[in-house]
Amino acid sequence: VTEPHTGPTVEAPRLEDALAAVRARGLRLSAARQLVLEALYEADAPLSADEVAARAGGPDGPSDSASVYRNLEKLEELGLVRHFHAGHGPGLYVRAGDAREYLLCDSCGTLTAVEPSALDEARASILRRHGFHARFTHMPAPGLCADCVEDGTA
Amino acid sequence: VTEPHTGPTVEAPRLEDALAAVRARGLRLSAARQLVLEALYEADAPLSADEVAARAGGPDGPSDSASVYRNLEKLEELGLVRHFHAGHGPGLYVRAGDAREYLLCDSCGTLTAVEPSALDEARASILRRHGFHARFTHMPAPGLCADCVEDGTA
DNA sequence: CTGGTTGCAAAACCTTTGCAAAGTC
DNA sequence: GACTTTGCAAAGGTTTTGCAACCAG
Repeated sequence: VTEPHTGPTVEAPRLEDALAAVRARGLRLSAARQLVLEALYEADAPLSADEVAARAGGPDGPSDSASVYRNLEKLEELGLVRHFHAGHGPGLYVRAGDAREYLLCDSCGTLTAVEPSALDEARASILRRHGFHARFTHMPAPGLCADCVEDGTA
Repeated sequence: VTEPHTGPTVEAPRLEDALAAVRARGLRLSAARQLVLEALYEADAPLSADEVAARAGGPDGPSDSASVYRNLEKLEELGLVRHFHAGHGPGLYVRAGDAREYLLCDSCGTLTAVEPSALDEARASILRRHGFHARFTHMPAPGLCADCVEDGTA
């Protein structure tokens, strides 16, 4: 099994909404937890747990990675965060509000975010032929980007 | 980067062809190496390194995993073996001659092999819209299988 | 013989868990 | 004050690496 214990996504377009959602569930809003959320809301790309730890490690002292993992897990349960896997590397985390799906180049490692609708046609084709509901949210669509194909890099 | 140091695939429909290919490259055909190849040629599904080690561990004594990994790597360089990643778990290895691509259910973990042509339509759609050449050989197409969708398991 | 290969042990990498101290409500 | 959360340390699973002994050609 590949899927984590995830609840439904919570609407939280802005950081404050997310903070409110944490409180609403009766959870404590610790500095460490808030910093993790901030890191993800400020990031413009998916972040590994290590990267989150680096950014969350602020004046209040750097959060250690165990706490970061625990927070990411809890926030994922709350539906504020989600993660996915890109090959060998560490898991990557984004705020749940970002519903984009990903294309991962096997050759250069570039991760490209695309709107879900942009893959609907491919999804429909796979569904028709295999009854399989493809989604590239918890794992990217792998392949080769245009650049690597041109370069003959791969 | 997600892709390993891989050469072009070598034609080796049968085990003996693979053994010959190893010799042809001037590499030594040790018992351990031959057993790794046998395991993959006899397997009817992708095998983790551990599973290969288990099956390769025969009368000549069980190969230790370090050697198995080194052999898998070398055989992959030769184009006789390839591997892919399915979420959290360990890497999975198959003989390179098996060109099938995979669908991985995020919910129940079922891995389904399909003929490459069966995904050509989806591939074409993604290529058209993003110039991205999707292939599900080094990483499966993730999603939900029909059963899990019906059951509402996910 | 010569150098590719093995086995063992140790390390690396990412992630999880135990536990007492500290923080939040 | 009750209960969550933290930080540190240690452990877990997969894969890699160092190195002396070994084996194939």
